[in-house]
Amino acid sequence: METEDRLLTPGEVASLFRVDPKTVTRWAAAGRIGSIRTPGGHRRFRESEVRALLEGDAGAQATFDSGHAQP
Amino acid sequence: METEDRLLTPGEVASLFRVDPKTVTRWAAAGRIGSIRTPGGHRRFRESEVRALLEGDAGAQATFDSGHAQP
DNA sequence: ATAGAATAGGGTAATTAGGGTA
DNA sequence: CGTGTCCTAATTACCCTATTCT
Repeated sequence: METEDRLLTPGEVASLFRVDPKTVTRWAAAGRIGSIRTPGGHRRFRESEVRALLEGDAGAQATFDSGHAQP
Repeated sequence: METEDRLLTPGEVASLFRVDPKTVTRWAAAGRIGSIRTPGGHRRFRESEVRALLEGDAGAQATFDSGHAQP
């Protein structure tokens, strides 16, 4: 239970995903990622959510056994 | 131990390996290489992992002999 | 209040995903 | 079985200016 609701800027999220800040804005506009709007209209993103999205299957090092067994 | 290594685009990885970006996509789809998906569906690859793969036999890291198991 | 950096918004090229084929 | 090339659709990157944030 992390109560850490640290907010990240579009530029931060963009650097994490290796994309353009505009792309992050587009994700928020499309509802693909939760966003908080500042009274001025700028967006902020929850670090926990961003980290969850970054946890793709990059760490999954396929336990590739010699699965060539043919029944 | 969690290092924030940079992410590479399919085109970058393809240039490093001198293959087609489509081939890199196939590697990711087959689980031969870890991949992170953007909310839009595009893939990003960890530079550290790619560099480790680029080491080839030089490092003989023997993560696992992928595939050709001897009969 | 002023300055500098970052962000929002729209529009257009380049890259990528996916399937099917050689 | 793995890789390269064909196609279409979707996503992303870079161009601009005005507004907002520090």
